Amino acid sequence: MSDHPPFAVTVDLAVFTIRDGALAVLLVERGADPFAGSWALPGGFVEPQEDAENAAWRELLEETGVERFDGHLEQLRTYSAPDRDPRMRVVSVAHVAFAPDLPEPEAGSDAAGARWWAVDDVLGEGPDRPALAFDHDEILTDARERVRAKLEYTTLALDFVAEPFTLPELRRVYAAVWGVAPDLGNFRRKVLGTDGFVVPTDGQGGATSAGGRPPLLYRRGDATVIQPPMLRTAGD
Amino acid sequence: MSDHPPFAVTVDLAVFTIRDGALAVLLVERGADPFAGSWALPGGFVEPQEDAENAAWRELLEETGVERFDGHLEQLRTYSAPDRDPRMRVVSVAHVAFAPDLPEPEAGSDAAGARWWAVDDVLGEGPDRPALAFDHDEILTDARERVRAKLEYTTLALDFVAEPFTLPELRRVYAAVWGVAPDLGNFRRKVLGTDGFVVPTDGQGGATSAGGRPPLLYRRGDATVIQPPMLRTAGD
DNA sequence: GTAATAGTGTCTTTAAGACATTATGGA
DNA sequence: TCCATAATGTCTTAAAGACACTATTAC
Repeated sequence: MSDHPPFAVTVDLAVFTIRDGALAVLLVERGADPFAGSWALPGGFVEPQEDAENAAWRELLEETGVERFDGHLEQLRTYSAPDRDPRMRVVSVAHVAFAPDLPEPEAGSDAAGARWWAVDDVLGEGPDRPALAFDHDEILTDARERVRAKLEYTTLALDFVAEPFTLPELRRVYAAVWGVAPDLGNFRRKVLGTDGFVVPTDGQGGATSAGGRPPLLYRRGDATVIQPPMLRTAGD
Repeated sequence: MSDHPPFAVTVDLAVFTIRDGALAVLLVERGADPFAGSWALPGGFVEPQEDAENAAWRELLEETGVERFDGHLEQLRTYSAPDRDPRMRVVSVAHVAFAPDLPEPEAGSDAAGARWWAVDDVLGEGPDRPALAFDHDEILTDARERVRAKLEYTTLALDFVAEPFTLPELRRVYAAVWGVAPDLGNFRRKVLGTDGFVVPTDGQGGATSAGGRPPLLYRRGDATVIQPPMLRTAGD
C-alpha cells in the first residue's frame, strides 16, 4: 500500500428554511483569513472521534447557536479540488439540512456574524449579492438543486413546516423552493391522495389575518416518498 | 479556527457492468493486512495534487488494469465512521462507475487477484458469498441502489451497452439491474417515445444465435434524463 | 354587500399496464 | 413446417393539467 498524505477534513452545511415566502439559507460572516469578511456556509473541522454527520450537527451549534432541531440533515457530496482552500489540502463533506422557522442565529467563536439570506439573493445577480468564500457558491448551487429535486419525490416539504400546519402553508413551501406555486386544486388532490403524506386533525387553522376561509390543520404522516412524484411543472 | 487533526483520504469504486445477464461488480482480493485475503472494492489513497474523481480513475487503472473507458463515473457518497479502518482515521469518498463489457481485470500491485462478481452473489445469502473488507458491504449496497434508481429517470442504461446496440440488449440491462424485465411492448414504447433516448441506424443486429427475427440496431441519443421516468414495476 | 382565501368538483389529456397479434429469422 | 425472438397494435386504467365553482371568514 502506498503512503497516505495527510488531509484536513471539514464539513460544510447548507441549512435551509422558508422565510418571508422565500427559500433562505444560513450564512456566517468569516472573522478570520482566508476570506475574512466574506460570507460562507457554516462548517468546520471534523474531530478525531466523530463522523461527518455528527461534526455537521456540532459545527451548526458552535457557529450559529442553532440547536439540533426536528428537521432533517443529510450528506450532499464531497468537494475535493486540490486548491479549494489556499492554506492547505482540505476535503469538505457538504451536508444539507431543512428546518421550519429556526430562531435567529448568533455568531459563534470564529464568525463575525450569522444570518439568514434569501437563496435567490445569494445566487442571483443582484447588487447585494455576497461573495461566498471558497467553493461555497458551487456547494450552495448543488444544495438548492437537491432540495428542489427532493420535494418532487419525497415528503421533505414537511420538514419546512411546524406542526400542526395547513395545506396552504405546505403549498407555500413548494412555491418558495420551486419559484412557482403548484396548482391549488391539483396540489390538494395529490397531497390528500398520497397515503400517509398528511393526517387531518380536528382543529381549524390560525386566522389568516387578511380575511378568507380559515384553513384546516394537519400533521405529518408516515410516508417518506411520493409515488408517483409531484412534478415541478406549474400553477398560478 | 480550531486545530485540524490529520486524516487519510481514500477513494473506493463500485464498477458495474452486465455479465451473463446479471449485474456484476469488480472486486479485488486484498494482498496485505488489514483484511488480507478478503475481497474489497478497488480503491486507494488520494494523492496531494488530485481531486477524488481523478484519484478514482487512477486507482482503477493501478489496481485492476482497467483503462479509462467510455462509461460514466460519479461520486456516490463519503463514508467517515471513525472506526471504519483499524489502522488509522480514514475517510473514503466512494464512487460508482458503469461500463459495457470491460476486459478481464488483472490484479495490480497491492492486490492478490481481481475479478467480476455477480452482485447478487456478493450481497446475497449464498455459501460462496465473500466477506467484504471494511464497510464495503454497505458501500456496495448503496451503490446498487444508486444504479437501480438512476435507470428509472436517466438514460444510464446506455452506458452498459456498446454501440451499436439492439433494444433487446438494452432491455436486458434493465432486467439485470432490476431483477425483472420490463414488459416488452411497453419498454419499446417508452424508449422509442422518449425524444433523444436512442437513434435508429440502418443496419440489422447480429444473429441471435438461437433463431428468431434479427433485431434492429440503434445508437445513443442526446437525452440524459427520462421524463416522465420509466418505473420499476414489472413485466415477464 | 365585497374582497380574500380555502376547499371541492369535473372535463380533458397523457401515459402507463396488460395484454394480443404480426413479422422474420434458423433448424 | 415449427420454434424462437423481435416488433407492432389495442384496450383499459391511473393520474396529472386546467380549469370552474362553492364555502367561510374579515371588513
